Parts: sequence; structure tokens; C-alpha cells
Amino acid sequence: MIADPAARRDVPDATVARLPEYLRALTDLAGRGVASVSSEELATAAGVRSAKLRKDLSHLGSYGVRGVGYEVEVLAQEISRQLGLAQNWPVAIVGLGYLGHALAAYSGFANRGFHVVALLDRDPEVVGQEIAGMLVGSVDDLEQVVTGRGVAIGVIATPAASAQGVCDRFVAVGVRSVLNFAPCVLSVPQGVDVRKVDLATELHILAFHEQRKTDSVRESRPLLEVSP
Amino acid sequence: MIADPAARRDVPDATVARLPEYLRALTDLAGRGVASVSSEELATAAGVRSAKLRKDLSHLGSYGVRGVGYEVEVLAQEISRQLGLAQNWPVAIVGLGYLGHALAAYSGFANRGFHVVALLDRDPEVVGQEIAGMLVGSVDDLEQVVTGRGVAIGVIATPAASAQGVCDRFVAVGVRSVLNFAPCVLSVPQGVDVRKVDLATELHILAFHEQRKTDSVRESRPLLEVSP
DNA sequence: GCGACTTTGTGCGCGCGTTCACAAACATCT
DNA sequence: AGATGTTTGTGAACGCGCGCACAAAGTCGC
Repeated sequence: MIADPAARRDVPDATVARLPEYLRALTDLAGRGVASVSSEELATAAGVRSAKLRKDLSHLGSYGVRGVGYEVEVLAQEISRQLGLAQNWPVAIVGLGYLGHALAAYSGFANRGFHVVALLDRDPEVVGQEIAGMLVGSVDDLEQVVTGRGVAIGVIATPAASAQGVCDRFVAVGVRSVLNFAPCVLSVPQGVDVRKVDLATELHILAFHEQRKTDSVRESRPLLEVSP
Repeated sequence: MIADPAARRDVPDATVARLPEYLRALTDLAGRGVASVSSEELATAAGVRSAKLRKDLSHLGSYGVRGVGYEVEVLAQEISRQLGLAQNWPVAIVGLGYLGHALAAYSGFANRGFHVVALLDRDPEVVGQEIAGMLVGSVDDLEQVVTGRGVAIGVIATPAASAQGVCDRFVAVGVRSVLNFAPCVLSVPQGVDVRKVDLATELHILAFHEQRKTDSVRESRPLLEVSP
């Protein structure tokens, strides 16, 4: 068995944020039967520059061969291991509106190191329904379900008003990683990680740049002009 | 009419990315009848430090009063204007699986400066259905719909295999802002903005940190210990 | 076996973003 | 009106991350 390389700690956040994309690109290549890639090719597939990719990978250790490139399977395995996807993390989803429904049915979870072990909702109308082959439970049983099924990551897809309450209950029973889709800020004690995804935020950012584009078109006439 | 303040151009990307969150917090405060906030309070509500908030706002101009704070309505109006939300951007959503469905039904769009004007899918089974009060059209009519209804922002919620094709057709008819939910990299010509949201990516990042936590717990015994 | 070529891994400089700390500006109280 | 207190706006220092450019290390051809 190979011991952990020296470069264990200290992977920059910016690098960690890109590792999933590298892994996706590698899985894609492996699926098409590609056995080896250069940093240039992989970088293109992942939408970054090759220098950035190489520096990112160097933080994990040295898994390439100079003059050749990277073995797709080996590198995918290593990134997967570093991200901790060997463990098939048990995930619970709370709130099964349209978004929660989409998350429960998302194959990207099951296929990529995660296992949805619980669906919970407050609405008695929804509790008892079968979604994506799983029975929806009551949010009243949150503590019991989280503890019993060893949930490590909690996903909140409730309305904003309920989000903090659900989060608090997650934290109280030991969940230290929360993915929040509700449009609100969650306050958590130290040691708990919260990541937020707001669909409207992304659109707002696009709108900002779109406005700047149309503004500058109005100022200087030429259409479809590339910058000098 | 008030002329645009000097600080028009040059809003840093990092600041733009936070403006939507500030706007959400302000809208929240306004809804609760709050008329004035300090940078400290607003920063807490938005999940950032007050110094960062003030520097961000300073890029838009000077809308606060020293010794008092910011008028909620005024500031919300200004951020809204800067983000270009006065225009109610017409949005088209392609791909109405569970995720597309969720996006179409998401009230955060309609209420916050966006107007979903078209839903398109490839599956004849889905075309003709009514989703969120709107009839689903065929993706074959994409060009006609985009042009006819003046679509400015395209949302792609198709499987990865179809995403690039849809994107190319968007770009060909003049769409320069694309929001991509498909797990793949889209290549676009210069001048077109693409933002990507991958639900699995966020979970992967959480998994990485979660693994580091459990690793360090295994190394040093104490449970639920705060750092010194 | 040796030279030419290819590709990785990385040292270094630069630019952006964050944070600190404080002066300027306004309100309030006496 | 002047003193005191509060909060904004910002100059300056710091740190992180990105990109360049190259040496190191391997392959391939002869």
C-alpha cells in the first residue's frame, strides 16, 4: 500500500473548488476509453489553463509522467480519494418542493460518491409520497433519522423562513456540513461548514454584465466588435 | 434626474458577486418595515464583515450617511439599478426535467427582475405540457422563440450531451448570457458570458472538508472541541 | 547509448481582494 | 455653539492565487 504523499494538508480552497470539475472531466474521458491525457487536454476539458491545472494537481502529489501526461484512471482515483468519495457519504434532503424533488432525483449524487438516505418534509400532504424510489418522512423525525442513518451532510431546500430552524436541528445532532438552497444566511457554530447555492444570484450576476454590454453598445455604435 | 455618479465602471467581480446577497438582505429588511441600517447590521444579515460591505458599496457611489447608516429603500433601489433589474430580463429555460421544472416554478425569478418567457424541451412527451402556468414549446423552435420574444438570458438544464448544441444555437441568435446547469464545460466565442452551477460540485467540496474533519478527529481524540 | 523532443512540476513576480485602522462627516446633547 | 459619540468611506498593508517561463525528467528515434 502506498503511504500518503507528503502533500497532505494545505490544499488551497481555490484548488479544492476545482477538483470536482477535474474529476468530472476525467470520468468523462475514461468513459470514452481514453487512457492518458496531457495537462493541456485535461485543462481544456475542464475549462481552465494548463498551468493552473498542473499547479492544482501538484498540491495533491506527483501523479504525472514528464513527457507523457497523466493516466486517466490513476488520477481520477486519486482525486476521488482526496475528495473523500470512497466513503459514499449519507445525505439527507429536507424540503421536497420542486427543487428538493430535483435534488432527490439527481443521478449526479448517487453516481458520484453520495447516497441519499433520507427525504424529509413538513407538509403532511408530501409525507408518505414516494420520490425517486424513496419514501418521504416527516421532518419531525429529523433527529432520529439523522442519528439512525448516520447522516453526514444535510441539504436544506426549504423556504427561507424554515431554513435556520432545520439547520439548528441538524447541527444539534452532529451534522457539520450543510448545503443550503434557501435564500437566506444561516448562522452556525464554529466547526460547521455551510455552502450556499442561490439560483437567483447567478442570474443577477449575468444581468449585471448583460447590462454593461448593452450600455456600451449604446455608447459606441459597432456591433459584435472584439476588443483590441 | 440625477446623473450617474462618477463610480460607474470598474466594479470588481468579487463585489458584483455579493451585490445580489446584499439586495436580498435589504429586501428582507424592507419587508419587515426597517427603514435604516448600519453597515454592521446589514453585513451580519448578508453574512460578511462590515468593512467588506462598506468597501463594496463604495464602488457604487456614496449612499450612506455618516453617523447614521443607510436608508434601506434607497440602497435597495440603487443596487437593483446597478444590477440592471429595472428591465425585467426575458429568460428562456431549455430542458424541463426535474431541475428545469424547479427553475420554471422558482418564484425567486419572477419576483426579482426576471421574467421566464419560454420553456423548451426536446421530448415530445413534455412538449405541450403546462408547467408553472406556461406551455412547454419544442426546442426545434428555439431560434424563432428567442428572436421573437427578445430572450436575453438562456438557461440550460438539459443533460450534458445536449448542452453544447443548445448553447451554440443560443449564441447563434444573439444570446450573450448563459446559465448552465449541465455538468460539462461550454465553449463560447468571446463576448458571451457563461456561468455554471453544478449541484454535485458543492457536495464534493463539503465532502472534502468533512473528510478532513473526521481525519483529524481520528488523530486527536476530543470530540466537539473548539479550536484554541 | 546519445541527442532531440515532449511534458510535468515549480520558483517567481504581479495583480486583485480582504482586512485593519483611522480621518472625515454627521447627529445629539448640554 | 461646542463637545461628544457614532458611523461611513478609504488609504495602506497584507496575503492569496494566477500566469509566466523554465529547469527537471522522462520518451522516442537512430
